[in-house]
Amino acid sequence: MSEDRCELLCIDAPKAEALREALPGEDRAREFAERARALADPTRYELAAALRAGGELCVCDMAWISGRSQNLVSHHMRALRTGGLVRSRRSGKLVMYSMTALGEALLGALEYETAQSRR
Amino acid sequence: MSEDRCELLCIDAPKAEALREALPGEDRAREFAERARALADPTRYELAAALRAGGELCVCDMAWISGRSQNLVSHHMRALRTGGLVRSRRSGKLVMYSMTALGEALLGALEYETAQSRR
DNA sequence: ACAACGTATCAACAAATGTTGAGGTGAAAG
DNA sequence: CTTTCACCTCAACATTTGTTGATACGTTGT
Repeated sequence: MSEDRCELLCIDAPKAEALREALPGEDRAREFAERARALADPTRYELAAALRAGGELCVCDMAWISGRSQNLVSHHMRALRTGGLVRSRRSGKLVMYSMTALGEALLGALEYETAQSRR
Repeated sequence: MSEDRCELLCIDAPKAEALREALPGEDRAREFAERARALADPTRYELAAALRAGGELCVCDMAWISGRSQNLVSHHMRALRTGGLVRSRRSGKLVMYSMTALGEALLGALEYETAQSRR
């Protein structure tokens, strides 16, 4: 990171200091960014949307529904699971996935209606 | 995309068909994924969090607060703006950024308390 | 024990992304 | 007009990420 900033702050220094102090920690930023990254891919968003609509689905069904390969779905579900948007449960040979409350909240916020939000 | 799926569906075929039909379109999936990608980087999440706390900030202030270079901040603000999470306004030499309602909603959902959401 | 099935993991590759430095706008001050 | 200042854009690089094919794991049934 270089040091080419403006010489004087545009806002008052105390406020700037306060904002600097209130910054989320590095680990906290990474955790939240990971949550966002879980839905940052069209394929993963599609899988998450299908899972929300289906309630609880196995990998094979999601592969069929989304038209993707089984290992790719598994790979993406792992990312969703790591982000805490999805939980998995073993049922015989199948592994059933379902959304967590965090996943539902994130999906809902993502689909925020942008009609009057631009202004 | 290959075709190595399980031979039989685990759920009933009509439900699978319905879920397949209810899938978000490709463009819709890309738009939502772009919104999520806007916060999928720790640096961008940090900048968004600072902006929410500060109300309205110029690039130079955000660079000082976050300790990043000015051009890097500008680059990330563009991503946030493209995703619709942030709006910009010119004020003399300065460009002031502020959060949109979508940005607030996404940040809020990201910071969902995960205490009882894992189950 | 073995085979079959669903799922997870691994290596490998192309594509996208974050970061940096240099240069280019646009607006205000001298 | 020229300079200055804040901001944006561009090329270039290292790193990460999405996708694929092959392979390994775990469970069920024979």
